[in-house]
Amino acid sequence: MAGKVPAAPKEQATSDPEVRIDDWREFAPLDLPPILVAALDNFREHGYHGTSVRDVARQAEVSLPMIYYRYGNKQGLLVALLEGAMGEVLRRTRLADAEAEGRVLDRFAKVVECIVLHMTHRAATAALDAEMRYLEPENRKKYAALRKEVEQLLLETVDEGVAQGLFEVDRAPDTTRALLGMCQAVSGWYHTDGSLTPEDIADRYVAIALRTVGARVRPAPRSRAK
Amino acid sequence: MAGKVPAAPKEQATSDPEVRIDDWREFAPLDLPPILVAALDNFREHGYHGTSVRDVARQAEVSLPMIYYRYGNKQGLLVALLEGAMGEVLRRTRLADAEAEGRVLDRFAKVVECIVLHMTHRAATAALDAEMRYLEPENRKKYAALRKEVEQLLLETVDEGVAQGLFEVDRAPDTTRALLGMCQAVSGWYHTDGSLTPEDIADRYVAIALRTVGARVRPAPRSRAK
DNA sequence: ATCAGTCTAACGAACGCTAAGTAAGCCGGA
DNA sequence: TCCGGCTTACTTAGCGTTCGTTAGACTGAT
Repeated sequence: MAGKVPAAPKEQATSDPEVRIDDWREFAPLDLPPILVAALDNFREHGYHGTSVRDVARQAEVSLPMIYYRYGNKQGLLVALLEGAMGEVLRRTRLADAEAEGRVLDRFAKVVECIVLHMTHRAATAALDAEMRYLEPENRKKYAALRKEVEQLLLETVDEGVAQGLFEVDRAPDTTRALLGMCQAVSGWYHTDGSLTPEDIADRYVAIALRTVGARVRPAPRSRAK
Repeated sequence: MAGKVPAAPKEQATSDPEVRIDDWREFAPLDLPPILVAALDNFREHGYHGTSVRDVARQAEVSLPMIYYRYGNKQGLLVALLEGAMGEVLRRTRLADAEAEGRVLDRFAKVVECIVLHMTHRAATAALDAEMRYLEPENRKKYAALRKEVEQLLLETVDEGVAQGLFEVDRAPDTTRALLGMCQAVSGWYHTDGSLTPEDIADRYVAIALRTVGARVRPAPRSRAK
């Protein structure tokens, strides 16, 4: 039932094997092959099931079988987009976390900032997260695992903060989920031509998140000059 | 393009003209006609575009044209479910708000509690909110207006709280949106057989929300005995 | 005689996917 | 230097199925 890619040609599931990230705050324009750009546009506007492979082919200006040649089947398009995006945010989040060098308040603030930056700079792919439920079980499991890693990372910082008496939180797992929920929602309403930059929004959400965990002190001001 | 219901027979868009609500904390089992139950199940599991009218007919054990007779077209099913649900939560939220008789902290706490209770007791319909984007422009506008009313109500209480020096919030509209985002997310993970009751979850989220708006004092304990 | 409620049957269009073929490049051996 | 075979990239044409929707006939109560 699941389509199998006969030869798995040049371009893999993810847009590139892996895009190098030097600075987790720096977002180069998303560089996706035309087919995935078209798929992203269509999935975002009409959803997975509302999009036909023919629509994607037409917009990408390739023949219909070309898509099957490269991605195996329709599901392959979604997998490529979803895993690409979640992989990127996970790598970024780890960098952000590491940068804080163990200072808990900083860790928390940077991880939240990083996540919100992703939800804005990468709003298109981030919004696709809702289409996760259309992944076939196997693909979904892999995606959910990536996602869980991000959640786990945030939860750790909350737990640490509570343990050190810096945060005041009733139930860390619930609070963490609530935080992720509110961050995720950003990708739904953010659009580029608004007056707020991603950095503005990230700042505000860090402040909101700090309150949510009952942080008693603010973290050291960011060294971002820009 | 928009289907029109030729005669608009017995059962209207909403499950019933309006279900009477006495206590906003009391949730009778959702009483939907079989067709809408089937539509709800399918929309929830496969999404709007992933659901065929035939699937709905089969599960509801009615003939295919029966659905067109009662709801005009596929879109009519979504409209009925969405407007029914949002109408209910709006009416409940107003009751909750009124019950606080102007005490700001109480207003805020009760409105949040009410919204979270909706996200759990009515998780199935609440989760359908994401399918809003598949509404045709006209239907969408109507739905968005209802939704906005709920947001407005919450925003008012936040504004009031800030004005009275009870809350500490950077930007009330952003914070309100963040709060709604985190409440909405509940409908995604809540399921009935979990260990937490809707009331438990609502309590926790009220606590989280109070922190998020930097409330200095807790509201008077609820008079709910149960 | 009317009419709301319900059915069977089917319309045309679109769907996901694939078989089969082709043109162009690469490669090691003669 | 050329050749035969293999691989990669991409096409045309169409398979079988399902889609949303409707025409039109029937039925039982008023």
